[in-house]
Amino acid sequence: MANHRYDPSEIEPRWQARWLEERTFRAEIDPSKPKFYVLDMFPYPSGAGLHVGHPEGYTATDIVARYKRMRGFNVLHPMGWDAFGLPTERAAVREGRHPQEISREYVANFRRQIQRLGFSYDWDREVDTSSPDYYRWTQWIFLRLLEKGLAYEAEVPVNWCPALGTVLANEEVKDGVYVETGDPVEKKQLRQWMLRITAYAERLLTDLEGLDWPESIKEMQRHWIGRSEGAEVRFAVDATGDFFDVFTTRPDTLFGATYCVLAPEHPLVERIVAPDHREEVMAYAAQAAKRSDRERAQEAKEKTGVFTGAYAVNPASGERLPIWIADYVLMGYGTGAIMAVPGHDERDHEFARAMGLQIRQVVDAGGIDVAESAYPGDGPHIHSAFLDGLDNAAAKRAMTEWLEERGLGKGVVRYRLRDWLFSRQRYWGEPIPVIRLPDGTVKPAPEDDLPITLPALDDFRPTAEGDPPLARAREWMRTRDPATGAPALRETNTMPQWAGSCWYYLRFCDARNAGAPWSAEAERYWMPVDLYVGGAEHAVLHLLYARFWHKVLYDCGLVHTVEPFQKLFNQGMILAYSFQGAGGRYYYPSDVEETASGLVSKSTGAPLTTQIDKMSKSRYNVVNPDDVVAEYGADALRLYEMFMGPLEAVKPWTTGGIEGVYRFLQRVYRLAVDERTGGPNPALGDHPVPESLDRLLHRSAMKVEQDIEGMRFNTAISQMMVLSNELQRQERLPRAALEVLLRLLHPFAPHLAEECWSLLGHTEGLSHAPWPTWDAERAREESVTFVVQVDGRLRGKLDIVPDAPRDEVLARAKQDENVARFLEGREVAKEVFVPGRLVNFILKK
RNA sequence: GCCCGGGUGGCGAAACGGCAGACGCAGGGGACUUAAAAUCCCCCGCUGGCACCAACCCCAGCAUGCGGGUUCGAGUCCCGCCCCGGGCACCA
Repeated sequence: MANHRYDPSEIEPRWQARWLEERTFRAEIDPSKPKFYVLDMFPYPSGAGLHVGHPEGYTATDIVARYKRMRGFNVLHPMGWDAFGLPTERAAVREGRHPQEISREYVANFRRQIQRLGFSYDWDREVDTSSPDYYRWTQWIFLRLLEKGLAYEAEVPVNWCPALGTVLANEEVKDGVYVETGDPVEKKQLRQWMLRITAYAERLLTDLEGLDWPESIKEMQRHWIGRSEGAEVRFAVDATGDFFDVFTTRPDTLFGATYCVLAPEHPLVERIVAPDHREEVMAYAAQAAKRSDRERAQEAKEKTGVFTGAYAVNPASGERLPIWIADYVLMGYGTGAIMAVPGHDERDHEFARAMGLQIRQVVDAGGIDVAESAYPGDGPHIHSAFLDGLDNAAAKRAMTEWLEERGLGKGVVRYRLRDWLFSRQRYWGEPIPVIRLPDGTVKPAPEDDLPITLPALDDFRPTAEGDPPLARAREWMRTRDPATGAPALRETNTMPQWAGSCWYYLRFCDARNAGAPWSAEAERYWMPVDLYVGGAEHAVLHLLYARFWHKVLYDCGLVHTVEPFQKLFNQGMILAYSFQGAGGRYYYPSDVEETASGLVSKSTGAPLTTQIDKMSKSRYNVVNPDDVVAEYGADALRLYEMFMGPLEAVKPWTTGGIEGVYRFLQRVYRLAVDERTGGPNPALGDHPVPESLDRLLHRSAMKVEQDIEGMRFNTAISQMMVLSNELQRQERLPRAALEVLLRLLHPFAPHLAEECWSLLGHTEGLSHAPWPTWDAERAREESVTFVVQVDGRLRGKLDIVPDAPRDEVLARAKQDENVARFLEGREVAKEVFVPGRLVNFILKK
């Protein structure tokens, strides 16, 4: 009988087609309206397609975008593809096809999946980082970096990944393996393009202050930048005339230094090593050089090192200190040499104990024996000549000053951040736009030549000589120096995947501009991004690189804000239950049944255990958005993803959960439509809105609005559920009341809301309909329940108007039978009254 | 080891320092139906008291990882632990 039931598979494609056709979400510069730029971290289209994690963030931004439009904002809400990258190239090699062809397929599939979810993107601004129209400008920005001296070539120790045949950035390597694939990474000296991100370290650090970002992400960036203040101190090598600088954050403990350590790779090692120690020292250095970072990290527990036989002179005390080499000192940080103060540094302490070196106390540790454990804390200095009695901070200042006066050292600031290794030996990336002359000079490619497009190749592997794949394109490589006409060669390295995403948010401002990356007008109007939503996995990589480029562009006068992303929000990952039998074998959730004795497999009857896991193919627990849309529709998927819990929380997907929101959507549909006839709900009419319902409407509008502003979508939805439950109870349903609900619901479930809205006779869509207004006064409950406590324990309740005066409430509270029982025969010492909330009688003991 | 998050019903979760568990899932009972599905209504933290028994009502006690503290009052604030998740990890 109910043959006109809510059918998302019919409703949703219809509205999506209409939005696309009418370009409902097209954004144009309009100085008369306030702008709002809400951005998703654009996806890297892969062969696996969308998973339910993608729409989580996209739904959140879509809700904000649609809400802001209804509030009269001119909203920029774009989507694009981060399409250059290793996985596509690897798929190309595997399948023997061109990466571009594969990329197009992946993009088409992603676009299709995303469009099925009804997001209000302005598709006229779609970008693809692998398209020449786009990467032309990525190359153009690289030339700006080159101009400013921020891009340079250097022979550097790099992270070389043999499995991939390319180098990787520091940020892409952890524990000696590539973070994406787990392939091991080796140290290798190679000539590479570098970006001088360290020149911006201080600004990248201090400008975090003004950003509305999660504190944890800011903290991770601060840590990655790793600013530390200290001093460089010059140590002479006894009797050889050589000297070396050490970096220390504790110049105040200079009198406590009992030995020095050089990194095994330190250039001085070879010169100062004593003849009778040479063999041992060189063997250790060779051994250290051979070991990968991975091994070094794994063996970090035990300290190793050897004595060089040489001595340094402590510039403060004149004391002779033995010089050791040890791999706990890294060539890549500071000066590659340290003064060791085992009394007040844990690592030095450990080393000193292992090697039987002297430990000296120079800071009063309040009874702690530094022979037992290092004391890195604060305290009055001792055995330290002119520093005696000073605390750490004062002693640091005094020592630094003392060193500077004598030319023995100086105060310096160091960063952990290293320059960004920017070249990759890959095909599927932006060619670095430079040319090489036969004499070895390197020049920028002429701007007129941009884009330097990728040559057609059919083999994307490195050459037999180990050159990058672009070296296979002999013809393509050959070019001329524009100044002299002399022959020159193109650079064969390409940019890393991060390049395109460093500025895509700017391109979105003016995506079809053929003469410039963006116009000043568009940038000035749309920037900065007001809300940026994505996963926390980009905390230091993308977000640090993009901030760096943005600051460079700012210095070039090309953007008007110092930071690109004003507010950042990280959505939590969506996990899923997985099911395992004895022996660890995974079972499909559809094969699982709950019985009295526990979970079992329907097909084999094997007992199963369950746990919450990351979604992965091998665990059989991946939820595909296409399947969900097919069964429940996009609106239900959107709503469920938001209803699961706080956006920032990690939360498990449950199949049962989506049923609930689906029922809610059906209920809303039935408020508008009579399922038996397909006509309007007969209860619906231009009825007056009863007082109590009016209050609920105001309360709901207030709650939903505040929750959207605060990104608390789960509680916004529960309020709409409360409202719809109440509307359903109305025998005479006022059309005005339903329309409030539909407008509140529109950002969350746009297809259903539009459908009902149009069934109510509206010809204008909801996308630009005004957001419901509310009045805090009318949102208040007409009566509230006062809680009556005696000695802090609940003894009764009282329904009175919220603003009831103290005396009246207290008097009525005392009349309550149960309250009276507890007050009987006792003396009240104190009466607590919280207006609109509670009274509490405190009895005399 | 260090730095962030987080521990609340059977489950996902709510809760300006003020009725712990809104909203939803699962479960139980009922209505409608020839029946089922769908829909609608009611119940749903634990323990105990009260009535012949049971249920309801009413009442009390215990409950927000553990132990202390502040407060008239603590899931919420403070101190010390335990467990889970994420990040960093010889950075001088």
